[in-house]
Amino acid sequence: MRSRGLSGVTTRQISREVGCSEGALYVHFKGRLELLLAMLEENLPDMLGPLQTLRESIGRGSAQQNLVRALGGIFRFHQGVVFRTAGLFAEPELLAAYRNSLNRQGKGPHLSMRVLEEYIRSEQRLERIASRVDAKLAASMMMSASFFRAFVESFFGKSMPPPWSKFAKQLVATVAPER
Amino acid sequence: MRSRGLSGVTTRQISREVGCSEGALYVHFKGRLELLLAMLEENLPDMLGPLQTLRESIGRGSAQQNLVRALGGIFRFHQGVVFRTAGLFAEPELLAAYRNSLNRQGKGPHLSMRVLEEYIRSEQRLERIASRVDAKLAASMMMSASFFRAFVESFFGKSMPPPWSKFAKQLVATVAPER
Amino acid sequence: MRSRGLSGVTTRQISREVGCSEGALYVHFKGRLELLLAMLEENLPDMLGPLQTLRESIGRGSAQQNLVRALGGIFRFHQGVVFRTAGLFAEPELLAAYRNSLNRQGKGPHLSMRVLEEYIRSEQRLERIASRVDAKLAASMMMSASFFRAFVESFFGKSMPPPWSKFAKQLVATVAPER
Amino acid sequence: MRSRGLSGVTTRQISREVGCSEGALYVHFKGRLELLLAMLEENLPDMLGPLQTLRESIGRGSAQQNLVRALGGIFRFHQGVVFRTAGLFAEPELLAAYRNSLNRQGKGPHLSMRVLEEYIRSEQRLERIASRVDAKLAASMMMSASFFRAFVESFFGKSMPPPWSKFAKQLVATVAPER
DNA sequence: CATGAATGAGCTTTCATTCAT
DNA sequence: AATGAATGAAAGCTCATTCAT
Repeated sequence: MRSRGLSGVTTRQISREVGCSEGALYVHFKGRLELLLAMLEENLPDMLGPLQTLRESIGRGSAQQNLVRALGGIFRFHQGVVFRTAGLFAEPELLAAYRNSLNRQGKGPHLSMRVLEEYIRSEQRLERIASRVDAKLAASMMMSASFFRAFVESFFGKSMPPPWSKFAKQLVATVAPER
Repeated sequence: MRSRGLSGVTTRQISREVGCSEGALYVHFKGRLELLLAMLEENLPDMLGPLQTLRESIGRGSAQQNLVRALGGIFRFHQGVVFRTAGLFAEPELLAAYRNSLNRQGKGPHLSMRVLEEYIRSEQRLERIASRVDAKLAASMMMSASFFRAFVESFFGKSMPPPWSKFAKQLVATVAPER
Repeated sequence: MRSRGLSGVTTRQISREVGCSEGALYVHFKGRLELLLAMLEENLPDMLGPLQTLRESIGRGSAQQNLVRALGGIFRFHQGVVFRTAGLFAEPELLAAYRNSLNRQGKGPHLSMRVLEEYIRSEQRLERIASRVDAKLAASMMMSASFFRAFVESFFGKSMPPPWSKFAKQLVATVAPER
Repeated sequence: MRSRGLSGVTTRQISREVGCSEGALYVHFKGRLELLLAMLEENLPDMLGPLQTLRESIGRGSAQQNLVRALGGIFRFHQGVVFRTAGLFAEPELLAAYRNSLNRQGKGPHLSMRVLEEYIRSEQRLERIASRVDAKLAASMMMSASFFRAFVESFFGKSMPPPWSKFAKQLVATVAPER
């Protein structure tokens, strides 16, 4: 998908890459749609890892550094997710099927956002993040900023200034300052 | 594109919808790629309108309300742009061609972000927006939040809570507060 | 090819005539070019038969009659070869591909000419063909005369005077006389 | 025709090369067939020149040299004629039309052959060419040899050994020797 | 479970030709 | 006389899918 685009992901290509016959695909999947759906659901890059780490670091180290680190994981996830999801707009049926699948599993960006939000709230309780901050909004902004960057960079094929590390720090400093 | 997806935008479909023969398309365009490129370049929904209005409202009314109003325009633009751009990831050649076209015209998200940034800076000079705010970052966050919302809503086919009007106000209040 | 000409040999026509779908052709051949190449290489009418017979008749019967008989086979071959090769000038890419294929196999008119030449030389050693004759040139003239006749007759759709049997005898009597 | 082959000679190509619109072609010609027919009839490279020269050189210089010189002209003509005629086998309708046109005009290889034949007969009367030679056959062999060479060289894209000048002399020395 | 030949619909594109201007 | 937009048919080719083996 990354090199040829979703339209280039034909049953022929898949069978060639996998090293089996085209017919064999239909032994395991009802058709291209089901096959792609399986591909999309498998190999989801791990967003949970960084979030779990974040959850466990409540009260430890610097809250801001913890958020920056988590944001790094989220960004890497978003970089992968752009390729996986954006192309789906080219095939509405597949998009609808994947959407249903996500809905059925209750997956979506709100999960990660809730983790971020709860972390911020926890640190606010420990007075390590300014209490005036709206935790929900802060979480949303972190997700948004990361995704937007990932999308634009994938789209234009080059990275946006300022460099990510600087950007992430500024972002956290703004949306979740120390006090 | 919106109903059938980019993959459904075939020369046959276009000719059928336009009401001409397939051959006629090739009188005016070199091929499918050039035709789609022209489609993408034409009808760019107006982001400039809201931004121009914003530019002209420096010092007038409430700075926050001005930003919320501008954000509305940007969001509507983003809703359109998601359909126009996301599907391109399915066809790398078309994506590359469109990217080149945008680069050649110097277009990109940085333009709008700069307008937002300059507006914020201007209002900061007038002491209508808190001076501690990093104008560039604030602009970036507004764009990001709008685009992310547009993308997620298009992807899941339903709007995210909280409702846009509330969300926009909160966002502006956070990234560009009065003082 | 004979009835519709090379330009009429489309993948559709082939599939219709063969009685299979168009797609089926592409299971076995990479494309029209490869398919036509295979058609050209297969079914090469047998020039080797008559030449082998000639080789084996050294010293037997009348040398002139042997040559006339061989010429008959060569002429029949040339009648087929004109249809197979002349049309290729209409499609340079196919011509080039076929030419490469022939070169790779070392095929060409020189092979047959060499067989003729060696036969003549052998008979000269047996003093059954006049020794003053240049064997190479004689062979070349027999081939040329046969091909020219085949081409002109195919082109004009009618046979040239004098009738072949008479012409062949005259030809042999001139280029490879008894003494 | 020489570079793209007859199949590449489309109405579009012609109009582009001529510098007029496609429609303009149909003002002057009924269709592609008539247009190509006109192209084929015009620009016939001059075989008449060398033959006229030959006719006028009866009894002058060396008969053999005269024939070699004429053969040079014929060969050049044949080199052009191969490209013009061979490709026609790809389009039987066009071939038929051209054949009819030639028949109506009484054109064909027999004309040139008759000129050669008469020259040889004349020189035989002057005892400058051996009287045992069959003039008709000699003429036929000269034409055949030239055409075959032109065809094979065009087909394989490289010249045959021996070099033309040597070949022509040998040929004439064999079919029309001095005595 | 796996193959690979086969299919028919559909793809992008080019063709010769027409015709209002 | 000339244009160039328009056309319908047909070109070569690829697609997802089926099915006998």
